[in-house]
Amino acid sequence: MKVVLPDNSKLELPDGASGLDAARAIGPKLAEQAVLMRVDGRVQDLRLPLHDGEPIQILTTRDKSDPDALAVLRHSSAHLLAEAVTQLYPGVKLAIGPPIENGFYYDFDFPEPIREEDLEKIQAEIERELAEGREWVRQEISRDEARKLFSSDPYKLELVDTAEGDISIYKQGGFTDLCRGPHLQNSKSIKALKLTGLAGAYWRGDSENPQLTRIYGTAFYSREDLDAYLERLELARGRDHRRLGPQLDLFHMSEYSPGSALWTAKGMAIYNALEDLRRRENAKRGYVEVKTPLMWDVELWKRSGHWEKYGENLFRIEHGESLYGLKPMNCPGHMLLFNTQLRSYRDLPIRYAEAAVLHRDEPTGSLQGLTRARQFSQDDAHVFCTEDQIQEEIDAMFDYVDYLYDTFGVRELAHAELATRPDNKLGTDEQWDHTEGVLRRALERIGLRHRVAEGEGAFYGPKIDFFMDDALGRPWQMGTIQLDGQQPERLGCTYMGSDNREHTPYVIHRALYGSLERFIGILLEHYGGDLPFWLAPVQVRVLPVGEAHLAAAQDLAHRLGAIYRADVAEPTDTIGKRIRAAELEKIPFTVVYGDRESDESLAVRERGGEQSTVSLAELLARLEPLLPSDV
RNA sequence: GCCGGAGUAGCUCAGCUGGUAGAGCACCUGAUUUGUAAUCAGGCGGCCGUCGGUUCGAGUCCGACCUCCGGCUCCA
Repeated sequence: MKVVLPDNSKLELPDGASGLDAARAIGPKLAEQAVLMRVDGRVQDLRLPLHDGEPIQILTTRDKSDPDALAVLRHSSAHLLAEAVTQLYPGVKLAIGPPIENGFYYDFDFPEPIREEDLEKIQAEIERELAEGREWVRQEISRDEARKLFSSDPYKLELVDTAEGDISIYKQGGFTDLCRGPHLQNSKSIKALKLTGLAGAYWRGDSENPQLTRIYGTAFYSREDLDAYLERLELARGRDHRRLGPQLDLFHMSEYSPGSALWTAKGMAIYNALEDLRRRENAKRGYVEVKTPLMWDVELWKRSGHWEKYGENLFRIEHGESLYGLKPMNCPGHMLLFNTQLRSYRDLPIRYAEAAVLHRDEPTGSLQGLTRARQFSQDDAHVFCTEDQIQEEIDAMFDYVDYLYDTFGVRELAHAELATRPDNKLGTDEQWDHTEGVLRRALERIGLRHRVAEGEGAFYGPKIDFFMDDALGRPWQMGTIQLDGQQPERLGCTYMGSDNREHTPYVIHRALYGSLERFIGILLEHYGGDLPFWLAPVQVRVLPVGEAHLAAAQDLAHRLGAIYRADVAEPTDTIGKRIRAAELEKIPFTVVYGDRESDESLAVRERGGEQSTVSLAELLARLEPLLPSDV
């Protein structure tokens, strides 16, 4: 048989030859360094047989940044971890140990709980294995043999019983694991392996199941790569909005109100910049601003359907005989407002916007600064419309998203998820083809990365969720666009159609920033605190060189202050110290004002250190385009 | 909520095996009057997260709770 190499040349091999055989046929060095192969683009263990005509690519230890090559290295590392743990903790039960984004983990059921300090011992045992060297041997066995082999491992047994296809095992040293592979040939390629943490994790990700102990680690083809990774992590920690917020005095947290930020005047400058933009753009795009109560009798939540599904997350307030809940969302309020008049099809669409304070009683363990808060506001809106108007409304929302992502410079952080028709869908396939098509085309039109979550839409309509990654690459749900045919019905929303009959309107729920708090958190991490000029809490700081220049500096700041957020740092410290302070506060522009300065000649310093001498008019001309464009 | 880790001055952190708390920055005062990332000197500042226990004695040991951090679950 013949296989096709990446340069399109053909390699003659005996029938049944494996990837390793192919590598040997090409050269002994390649065979030695080979870690994995791709057959027709799909990863495959080197030990598995090839077939005539298959295009193959052999990955080696030199492909040290290839995600697949790293995954196989880390998968094998997970097996070394499992071997070490079974050595050190007899009686431990093994669950699963896959490679993940930046490393690997293995889930164990320990007879006695282990602690973080135990990791050192385990790490040492792994080092010993690495020094000794390990080879992986693959073997295919029958289901019955597998059951026998793993008879004392309940989790493995469950995996055997639910596995699809043939059962394979991998052996290394004295350790055997049920595993689909692929794996390295041997442990020589693992040049750096580090256990990074310990956590609880539920078996099969279900909180009804027993909790296992998960050990996290990472591994690389070189020591330098590990060091670089750890350094990147450290840098990311410096961008953490929970660190930057208090450091830059934007917001603070108090244990007296977990999950709710205390915003300072500087933080509010950012918050209000978002609010101002939201109001201006909403007005331009035909939204009307409304305001509905924060607190509602729980009867409303029962009627809207939220009580049953999300009642646990509702903050409750007893009031005499009745029970109130702080609103976790604006929808029912907007629907009640809609119902206050008899609506005609001529009134539609009606676009209600409200960025009210919302409360959700999130579990303590899940709170995370501004990104996962108990109190927050969404740039929420509900568009009441007819079926015919859906497409146009959604298109307009996507234009809006497009504008926001450009304005905030976060386009490359964003990606979307389109949730499509579930099994219990309402309506015909043609209708779903239509609505899903509307959303998909809109996504493509604005060129947003997206994936499709098949079957995860609500039964009454598809939805789009917008995500952004934080400094550590963790994705957060930001905005959402959801078509709702259920709540308007439950809350009795109707309008008179041209046919003189009552109809239930569609409601499109939409938040584009998502939570303002979360959005600001992500912005801070994205910019590492160096916010764009128009968002910076202090945009220009004037530094009088000495006492004699204070009045002139104040006058300048006052004039700049008519348009921008400007202040003066009084000469109580040396100029050097005040410049340093301005840099640490990440102020975009500082103007040093002394004997040499006048309106005709200002000493302007940009964040980072670049200096120039310009007139006031030139400075203003330079700042003006830094404000968001008014499309 | 669950597993693991942590909580000392406004901030960043030190405080060995139990003997009664320390530095730098910030802040205040004084001197200095300053030209692009820290002038010098002095001073103020601690319910050592909270409650309980062990002990002659607890920041240190034990327990519970609160909060934070890394995960898991959840996230309308």
